[in-house]
Amino acid sequence: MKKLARAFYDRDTIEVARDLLGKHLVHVIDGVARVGRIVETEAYLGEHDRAAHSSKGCTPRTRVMFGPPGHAYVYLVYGMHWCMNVVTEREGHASAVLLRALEPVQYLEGRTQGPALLCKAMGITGALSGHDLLSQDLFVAAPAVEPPVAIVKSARIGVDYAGSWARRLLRFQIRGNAYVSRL
DNA sequence: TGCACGATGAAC
DNA sequence: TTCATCGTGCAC
Repeated sequence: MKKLARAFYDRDTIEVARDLLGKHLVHVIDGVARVGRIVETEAYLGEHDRAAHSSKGCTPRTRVMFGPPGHAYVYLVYGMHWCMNVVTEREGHASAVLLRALEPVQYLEGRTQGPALLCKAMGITGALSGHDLLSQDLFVAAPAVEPPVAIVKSARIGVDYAGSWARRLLRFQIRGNAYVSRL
């Protein structure tokens, strides 16, 4: 298992979203490493992407999206669920990749097929927003054996308000994987 | 200071 | 299809 370097995140957001498929998300709590294989992601392309939180400008909540790549952006939706993103591209670009589903690998309890469910199973909350993904307790790693994956593209979920941006194919999932989210 | 609205999930 | 539930952002 090899932790991904800053350079992995400092690239085109769509490339990062595709390349994250098959990688392992790791969160160490009290010495126990919870691990899930990323099987579904969504790309949010920056301030001009009307579906992205950063399109509303730099605010206390979204500030981490405007910061350097390789950090976690975690936010609360619907007043009760946490969702985790990985910040991509150069500082100031305000883009990120939403992690939408995991295939359980190690020490995960409950379902992981959905952005809020995976945060619950991984023990990820807003306290981790802004956390460096090159840290020892929260990071993404390439598994020892990483078989090639076929990728399915589709429209992003829950962003109908974003006009033409809602129709772009910025959701990526591993074809045939049993742990992708709804649809 | 108030208020409309979610990058969801579960129940009905 | 409906609803739980509250931080965020923007209008007063």
